[in-house]
Amino acid sequence: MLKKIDNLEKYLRDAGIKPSIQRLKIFEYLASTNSHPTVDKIYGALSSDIPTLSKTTVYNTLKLFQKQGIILIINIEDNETRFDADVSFHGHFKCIECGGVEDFPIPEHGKIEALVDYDISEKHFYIKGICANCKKIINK
Amino acid sequence: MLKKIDNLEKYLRDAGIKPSIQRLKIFEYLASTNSHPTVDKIYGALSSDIPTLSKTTVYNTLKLFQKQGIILIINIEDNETRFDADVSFHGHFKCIECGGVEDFPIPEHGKIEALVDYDISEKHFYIKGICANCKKIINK
DNA sequence: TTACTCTTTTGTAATGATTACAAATTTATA
DNA sequence: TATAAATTTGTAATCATTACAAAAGAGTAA
Repeated sequence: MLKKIDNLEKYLRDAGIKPSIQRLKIFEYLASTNSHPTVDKIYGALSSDIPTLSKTTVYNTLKLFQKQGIILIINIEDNETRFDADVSFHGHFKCIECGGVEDFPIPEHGKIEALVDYDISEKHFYIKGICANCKKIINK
Repeated sequence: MLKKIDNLEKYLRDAGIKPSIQRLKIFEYLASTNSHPTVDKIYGALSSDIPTLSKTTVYNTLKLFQKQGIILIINIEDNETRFDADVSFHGHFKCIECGGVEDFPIPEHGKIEALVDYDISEKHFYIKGICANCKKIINK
């Protein structure tokens, strides 16, 4: 769960990011949804609000956010890159029926023996299958 | 760890795959390496052996293998799709220094409470960081 | 063998996401 | 206000993947 951010400008500044309108809106949108949107979704959601917005800016901004560690890139399908403003360790479930991606908490796990001498910078856990909702629909 | 396959033709047939030369060689190569190669690597590794090999065939074959459940697609970076003939549940570590991807065993973990009503078809766990080897080199 | 059908492979062209790049705009600074 | 630096924008280029149709190969029956 993404913790509530009360001062978004400060949040970006503290991450070393100058808060332009575009950056604020893009992050705000990402933090407001749990849909783990793609670049196209983000662009589509904001382009009426910022009519001059360029898709390149969305790409640039997301890349900057990731470099500064305030978003995660979610690679589940090879043809669909998604983004998440919640950088805490949590799992992602992708439903192969409805295509939705949702979060789930990951049970505590001990140290991974094989990696004790490794530096770890990112951990990702994702599961694919059919969500409870789609199961109900299928079994009708 | 991929279990030893003594009869590859039978292994493919049992998975519902007619064992053509191309399919045999592609699977054989995938099973022989632990480098989790990309399409280009696979194509490059086999094109001297099968001079007429087409990259399209590699794509088609890997897609077929996945549909029949004998390989896993590994999505760690969004610009680099890799493949693994070991379909047992294990983790992947990607070193951001040398670019290599290696396997690691995953500690037992209990049921994931949030997903008890979901059907699970695939589980993926990957970690990014710096491998022990690269750490040594960096600290020289 | 031959004729026929079905499957697989191949090469080329099309697609689509992402990146490169330079001009235009905005922001910061003196 | 003038100037420099950073950011945004639009267009063109790149590159992995897919679509598609022709060619090659395998299987079957006469």
